[in-house]
Amino acid sequence: MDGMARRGTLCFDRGIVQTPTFMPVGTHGAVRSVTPEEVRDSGTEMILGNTFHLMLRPGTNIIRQHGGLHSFMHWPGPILTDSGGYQVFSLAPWRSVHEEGVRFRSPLNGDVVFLDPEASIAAQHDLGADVIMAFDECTAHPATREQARTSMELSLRWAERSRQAHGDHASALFGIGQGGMYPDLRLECQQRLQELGFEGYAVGGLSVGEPETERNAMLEAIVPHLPADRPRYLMGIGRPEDILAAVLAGIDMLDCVIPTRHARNGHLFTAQGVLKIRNSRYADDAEPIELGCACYTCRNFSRAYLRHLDQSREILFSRLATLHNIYFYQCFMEKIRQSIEAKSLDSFARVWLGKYHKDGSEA
RNA sequence: GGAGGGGUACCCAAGCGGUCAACGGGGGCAGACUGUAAAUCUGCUGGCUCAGCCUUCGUAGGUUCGAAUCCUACCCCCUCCA
Repeated sequence: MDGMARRGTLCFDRGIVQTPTFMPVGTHGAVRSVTPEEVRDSGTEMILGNTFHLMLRPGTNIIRQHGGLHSFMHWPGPILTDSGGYQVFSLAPWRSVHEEGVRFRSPLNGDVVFLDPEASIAAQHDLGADVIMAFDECTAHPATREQARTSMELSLRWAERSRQAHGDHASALFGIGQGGMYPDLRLECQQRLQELGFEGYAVGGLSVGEPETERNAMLEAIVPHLPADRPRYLMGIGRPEDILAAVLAGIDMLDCVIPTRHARNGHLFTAQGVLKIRNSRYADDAEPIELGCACYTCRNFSRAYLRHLDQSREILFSRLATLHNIYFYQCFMEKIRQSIEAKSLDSFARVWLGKYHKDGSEA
């Protein structure tokens, strides 16, 4: 029994994506520190870009003039762009939410930037992404039932406006479900999004501070009720163990900054857990990050050298660490896909988690 | 030889009679990070039988209820003049 896990493919003009898929995040039109070829070599098939940040700089009009985001950043594969809804959450101190849309103070120069569903969709059309997201409000945690409801209703109205603004544009538009930690709100939100009709459905507003067990319980409760014939995208998640739980709940697509950000912050993923390369125990360690890993970093460099690079603040560290982490993630996804095909994801998960959590973060 | 400046914890560097085990950096150590304002942020960083005690501010004495802070001698370092 593999829970609700699904094995599938997403077909785009720019390529086919095997699901469940993990999309590294390239907020500013770049997966930090690595080249598109390197991203591709890690096994990545699809990446994420960010509408809000690309609007501020360089401006989506400029990207459109350069033939769209794919050509601008030299990534030929499928791209999904986030609508800016997450920035409503992450840039909360610099924004005010209104029925019309959200008024931001640009973190770059203090300029007032107004983002609403129409502007977000237009910007995403400019970017030319293969999958674009409805503009939503990522509900903060904790939220009272009333707050969650109000926020969800607003996101639903914005979802409808996004749908309208999108028209019959060639790209795929995904709706985003909210509802805080209230399963009935979540289910209602999903239902109403389906009535609006989207090419795919995302679960948003998770991994914003709620306990892991609650999050996973929520996924198990709501994901099975998403349309079976449409991709299901869990936004912003996560750690490997979170991904496993999500896939078991029936998720097809995920994205997260963790592999790239954690790489730059010295957290390297291995089958035995997270290896914190900054820890002094690795100062003299001649082994690669993970024995048997086929990534460029592990084939050529020792933990001691990587630790030295990090301590010396060498830019090379970011690159090598990122290369390893995204490779680790994509290998992990491949194993998940193979396990689903073999109908053995459940046992794979058990064995894998046993090793991963064996003795803390020791690797 | 003469004149002046300075020696503070791993390093740099504040402090200039009590509120100083000693500001602030750096370094070191540990932790965090989930639709990226993040190559970022947070904590710790003399010792211990730890809500207290012990030993620290070049060295040795001294003044004082009390000193890293004042006095004396000595040892080093730097600058300028011969």
